[in-house]
Amino acid sequence: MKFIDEDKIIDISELFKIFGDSTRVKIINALIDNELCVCEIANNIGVSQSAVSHQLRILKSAKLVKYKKKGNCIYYSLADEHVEKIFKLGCEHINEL
Amino acid sequence: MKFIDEDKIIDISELFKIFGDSTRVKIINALIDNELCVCEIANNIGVSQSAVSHQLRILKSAKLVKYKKKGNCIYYSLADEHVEKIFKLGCEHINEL
DNA sequence: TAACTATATGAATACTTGTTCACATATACA
DNA sequence: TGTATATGTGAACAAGTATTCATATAGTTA
Repeated sequence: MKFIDEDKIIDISELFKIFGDSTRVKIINALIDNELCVCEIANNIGVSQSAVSHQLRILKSAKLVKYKKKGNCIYYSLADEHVEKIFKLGCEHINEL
Repeated sequence: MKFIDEDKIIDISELFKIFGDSTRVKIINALIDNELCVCEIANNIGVSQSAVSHQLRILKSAKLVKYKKKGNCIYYSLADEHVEKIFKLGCEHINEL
């Protein structure tokens, strides 16, 4: 093993697995520089509220998004710089193909 | 849609999906700064030759690895800087959690 | 040419995972 | 308190996927 420890391999692949779904990519894309509630996300990306909620749970448990309550709604945003960086690097790669 | 075009969403998720498997992560990790043949990869990461070959096909078709023949063997290496960058950024994120 | 080594691949199986549907929970406000 | 709106979640189903096994292909060397 060269760059990372054997025991981190699973974690790394789990992380990328989360970026590896089009609904989650849509959510992440929608949340760049934005704070949106579940309804808004669902409307913006054209996916059912339930599906969005399921995926947000996954993004939350991986600490890729954070959230706060405001009145009746729960507003989500990207957790940190890393999420955006990884996402944008992926975009760059695609754009250069 | 904010950062990328709707029609790129699928491509982005497909890209990350490829990083989202532990066998492929092991292969990528083994290939950082290395050029290895299929046998060597299989031995290094402890996965069957067949499984490695199947996964290399996926990595190849996504243009994440390149290869060249030398005598009896086929030597694989990472396709470009991007692959390493994306991988290392993922590692960083994991290490900081 | 025959035997050997390296690599690829098709089929089958087991496993994982995303969506939908129905419903639960919870919060706000009249 | 009752109603409306927002969000979460369990079960079921469908679809995708990684590994294994057996075998094919191809190149090397005796």
